[in-house]
Amino acid sequence: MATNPNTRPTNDRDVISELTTGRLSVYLRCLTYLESVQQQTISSHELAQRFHLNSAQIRKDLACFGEFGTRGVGYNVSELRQHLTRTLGIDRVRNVVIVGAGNLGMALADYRGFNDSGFHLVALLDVDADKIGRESRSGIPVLPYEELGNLVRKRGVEIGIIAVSADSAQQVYDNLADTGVQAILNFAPVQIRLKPDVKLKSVDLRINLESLSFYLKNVEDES
Amino acid sequence: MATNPNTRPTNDRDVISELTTGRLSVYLRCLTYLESVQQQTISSHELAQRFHLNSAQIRKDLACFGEFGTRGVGYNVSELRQHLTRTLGIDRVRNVVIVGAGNLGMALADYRGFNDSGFHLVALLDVDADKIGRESRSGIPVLPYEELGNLVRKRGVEIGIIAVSADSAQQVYDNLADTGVQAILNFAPVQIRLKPDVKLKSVDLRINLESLSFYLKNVEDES
DNA sequence: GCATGTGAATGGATTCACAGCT
DNA sequence: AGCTGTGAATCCATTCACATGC
Repeated sequence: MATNPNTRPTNDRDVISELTTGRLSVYLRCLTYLESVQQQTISSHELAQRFHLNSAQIRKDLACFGEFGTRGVGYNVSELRQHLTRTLGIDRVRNVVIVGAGNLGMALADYRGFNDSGFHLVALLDVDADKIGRESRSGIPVLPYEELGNLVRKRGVEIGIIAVSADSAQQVYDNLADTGVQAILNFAPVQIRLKPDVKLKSVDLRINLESLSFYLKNVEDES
Repeated sequence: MATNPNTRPTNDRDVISELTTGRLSVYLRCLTYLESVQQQTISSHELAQRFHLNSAQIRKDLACFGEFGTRGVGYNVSELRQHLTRTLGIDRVRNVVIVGAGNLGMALADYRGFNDSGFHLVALLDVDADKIGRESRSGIPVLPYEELGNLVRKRGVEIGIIAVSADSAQQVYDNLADTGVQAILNFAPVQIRLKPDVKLKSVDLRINLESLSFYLKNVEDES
């Protein structure tokens, strides 16, 4: 499911797991910090300690994209940061739209990480006439859902975020896909039927609470 | 990191991975739906199709906790639902508190899944005098952060949610842990230094966007 | 000497395939 | 006949350990 199953890794390094890219994001954030405090180099070992990871894993993760370290020294912080930025494709800005201007949509609209280096949030969309015309605290406008097609075409939206109820999520996914959005982040707790070449990532917030509950239950059961 | 490393699985079935429990949550939601439409039984195969999973995996997941199916028939929907509810420890209500009444905290406060069967959100806490005394759209009050200790003790709070900035997250984690909260969900993008026996789950929303960006970049690079 | 990059070894999770029950 | 429960096989991720280069 990670990549289109009938596209066999053509030029060989297509096969980078989401676990790896997730960690790359984490390293990147760390490198940005290190750069801000003027640290010049960092070793895989030092990085590993910060994240309770194994240093070999970090080296493997980084080695997927070429050799960046210097033996005996480590990695150059700004060089590596730049490289990861390019690798993750956030060396240029991608436009984002959020569908659903309810509580969650509004909160995400003002969430720093979603409107920051690499991403630009163009608008919220909603079908509810009461919401249209308002804006989020940080000034993202709420536009009519019918504008979706226009917006995507004219503003070059590349990423859609689904923040509507479970009922409407499939519909929104299909509409986003039809207008040409190829990457979608879904917060509705439903299984979406996928279209080819339209990447979906789903985030299920409730699962996290239930996982904590499971932990607590087991603690209790030990007494 | 998943479980405390120096607690070796004492009575043997401590070893259920988060991947498994995550799927249990998903099955549970599905079963709740099936019960609402009065479906009596379901087979692992049918469940598997709904989630694009392998049916053996579902059987394995369920078999961790005993034998619930009937060979030749499948699983009884309400029986299995009840069972999963108990397994996940949400057959009783757990009190929850959110620290940080910014955009994210407020949105989470009104998020259905967080104040629904199995969980009860007691309050939001914040240090900002302007926010104290307000309430979320659905009526969750914002109380002074100093109330944390009292609240946890008097109301029996079991789960804390960190929705503050990265700077303060460690502090909040420590305070929550000190007052006796044993399960914490963190939305701040920092590595938290853990205390023994205090479970932490972190959700990093930005990683998801970056992962989509990585996907898009690779699509581009193929042309 | 020190830290990277990487094949080999390990450890987990998923899938296969079938025995066993209804 | 149909579907569960599960050992065996496979697949993937992580870790070890060392050869390589600064």
